[in-house]
Amino acid sequence: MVATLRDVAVRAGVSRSAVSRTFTDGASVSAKMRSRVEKAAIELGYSPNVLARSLTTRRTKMIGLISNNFHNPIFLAVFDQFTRGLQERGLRPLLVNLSDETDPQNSVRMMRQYSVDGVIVASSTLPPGFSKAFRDQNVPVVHTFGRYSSAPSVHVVGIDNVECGRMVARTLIERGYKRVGFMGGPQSATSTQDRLKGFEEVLRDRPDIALSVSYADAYSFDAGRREMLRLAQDAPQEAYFCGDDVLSIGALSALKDSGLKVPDDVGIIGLNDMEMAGWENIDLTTIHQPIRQIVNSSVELIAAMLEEPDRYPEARLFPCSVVERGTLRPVL
Amino acid sequence: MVATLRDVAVRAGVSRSAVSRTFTDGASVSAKMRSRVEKAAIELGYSPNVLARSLTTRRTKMIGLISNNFHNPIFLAVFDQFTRGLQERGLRPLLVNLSDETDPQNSVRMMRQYSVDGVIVASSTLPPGFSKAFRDQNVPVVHTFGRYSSAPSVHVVGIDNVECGRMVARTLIERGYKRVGFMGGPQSATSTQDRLKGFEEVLRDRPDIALSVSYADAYSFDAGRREMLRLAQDAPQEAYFCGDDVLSIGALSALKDSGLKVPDDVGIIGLNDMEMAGWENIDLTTIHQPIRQIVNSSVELIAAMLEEPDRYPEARLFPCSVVERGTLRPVL
DNA sequence: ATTTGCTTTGCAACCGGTTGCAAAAACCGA
DNA sequence: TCGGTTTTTGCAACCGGTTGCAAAGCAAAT
Repeated sequence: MVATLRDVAVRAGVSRSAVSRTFTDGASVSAKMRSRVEKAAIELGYSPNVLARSLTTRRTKMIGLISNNFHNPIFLAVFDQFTRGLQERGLRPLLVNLSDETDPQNSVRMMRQYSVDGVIVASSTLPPGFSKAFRDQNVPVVHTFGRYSSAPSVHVVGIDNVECGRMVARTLIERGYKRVGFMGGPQSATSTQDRLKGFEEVLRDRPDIALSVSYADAYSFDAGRREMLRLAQDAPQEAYFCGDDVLSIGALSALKDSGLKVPDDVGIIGLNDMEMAGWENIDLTTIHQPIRQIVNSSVELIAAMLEEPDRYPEARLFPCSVVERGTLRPVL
Repeated sequence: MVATLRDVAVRAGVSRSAVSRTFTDGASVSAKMRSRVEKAAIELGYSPNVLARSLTTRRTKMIGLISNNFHNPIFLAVFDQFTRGLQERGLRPLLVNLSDETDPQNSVRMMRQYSVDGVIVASSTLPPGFSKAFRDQNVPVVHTFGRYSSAPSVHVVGIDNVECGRMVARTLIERGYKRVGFMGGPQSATSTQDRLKGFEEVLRDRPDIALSVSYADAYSFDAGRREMLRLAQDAPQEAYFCGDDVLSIGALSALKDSGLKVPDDVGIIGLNDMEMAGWENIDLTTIHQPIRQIVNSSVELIAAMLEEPDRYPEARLFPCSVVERGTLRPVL
């Protein structure tokens, strides 16, 4: 069917090794030989089988890209950036949708069966143990959007969620809000926990400010809308820190339906600064998370680990910043 | 490093074939042998190397998933559904981001190097020749969201874009619009061309209705906003058929900025019925495209082609329907 | 012409599996 | 217990490549 190394060798009248050598860079082939082989290869439309090659080189150039976030538009940008970055380095993403499962064992086994060179876990809702399971099996792994730890056991790239929580608290204080709410994402997500931690930390020094805490069960529009509809029934707080932008947009929709004006009756601040947050009909005040930099850095890191598998684990954190739009009242 | 077939064979004290057979279903192994091998395999944490296996079976269970739509939120749902569907069948998507390129040759070569069992081209903007290039090299291919042709040369799954164009024309006529506009996606996209074709076809019988035609240069919020800002400067039409929902939302944003009321001054109808179209703060009248069914059908089709590579090409079309929300005035 | 040293080439073994074939084992009925 | 069948097992070749090693080729130096 398709031409193999042997076919090219026969046609060029040389050994199989010679053909192999012309297609592996850094190998010793004379110019004569090379052109002879290349001619035959072109005539046969030959190109080497990466998978067969990987058997001896132990490099497939495939990277497992594991995520469970297929409902948050921000992840389209994430996938875009990941695929581009990997492709630029000649790496191929093998995509895994882990929406239901959280047990790492199956994934680890699968990734090993396909001999991926490394794995990127792109999720803020998968537990830290998930990425550790790869490391334990000597599969290079980077946890993007993972939890920051001062003694990381796995490479983590992302933001300091605790600091984001603090930043939001200070932002709300500056604007004179006295009754504030935390409407988080899933309570089990480390990102949610950490944001709350920072948020509470700052508010602890301000006993004059009342805090209520609740959670949406996913980072999704529907979950945000549902939770805010519930909150709006009783007396809602003056402002809410929502788990992320998509939750915020759900919340905005709920507030509109409940007849509450934003930002006059209720203020909303999100997190992510997804493209949509800047759309005029949404105009969401939010925290900017530098997605592109985070993803690029993750790709660089996994590429570096291919060269140096036992690289000492590090946490790479990128700073966030407040993006002021129309859903919070102005600074006093 | 990781356990191989040979290791298991040695540990169990049997031949390599025996081990291989216990891991390939349909092979003849006695119960005794099987349990003996399985014991050894578990002790060593062995699981077979799919890639090595593929060398002889000629099946990698990998499917190339090729797209150039990483800016349209609808595609997140598309990827979600594709990955789930493929995974359910034990297939693995190798993701390719083709945002810049349109020459198929590189992609074909790459997919062949990785010995994918088949390819799904998920795009309405890649030209038909793109998917044909795979077929010409005997790579099973399904073009999802491809152009319908009564004599398809490649399997196509999607909608009848011409009929959608007609449907929108009739919808606008029913509502008494007399000056209508077509604000398409990229002019080179077959989906754009076909929608315009159907749209014009119906309007040809209505010389009393004026039609203007223009194009945005991508299916994206920004492109839609830019184009509508331009249109709104002169005297805009009474209603626009926008290339898709995300363009429509961009257009809505532009209209708001231009001080034009929707649907009073200008009506907008989109296409796709993406989740966001139903959000209360957007509330877009649009044409529903049954994404889930289209994707599932594509997966079924590619799976069927693995069994029967020379399957006669077919076009699978799914019906669309108008979803009435708030961006068109009511029927007269 | 011979020696020396470097480059290029081919041989053969290997990567981790599968599979056709024949021998061995198990089973069955007489 | 024996012979005939059927099932199970191992051998060895193969899938499409790579690579260590030794032989061959070549050019320059003696």
